[in-house]
Amino acid sequence: MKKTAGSAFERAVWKAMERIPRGSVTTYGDIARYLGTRAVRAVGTAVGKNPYAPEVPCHRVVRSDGSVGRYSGEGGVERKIALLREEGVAVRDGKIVDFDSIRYRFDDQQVTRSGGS
DNA sequence: CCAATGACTAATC
DNA sequence: CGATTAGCCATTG
Repeated sequence: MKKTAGSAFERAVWKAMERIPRGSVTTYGDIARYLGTRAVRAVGTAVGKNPYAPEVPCHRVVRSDGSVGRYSGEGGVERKIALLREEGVAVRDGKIVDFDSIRYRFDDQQVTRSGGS
């Protein structure tokens, strides 16, 4: 397997998605920020080109407003919602329930947190 | 290199 | 809350 697909940017996006823990979701903007870029649009496009779906949790990427967004895989958005529900993510009317609570912000940066707050 | 496109986002009406 | 506008950046023809 593995076959250097897509461009470096796209590969970086797919790699970032693998970081998303099961039962959580993230946004395109967060991924862009994690990659150190503001190309939210480009990130969305790269995720849509994900050739490893659903092996790669591209379905855990949703919009900034909590809506599931789109899904190019089989079954479309409905399939995306089904996958999320199987992972314990509640979805209602096309939106993530408790979105802010389960939203993954790539915050797992070391424990070196200066004591928070 | 220029023009068009897109699994986006935020602001306005 | 829904529809529209404008800004955004990388990929592709």
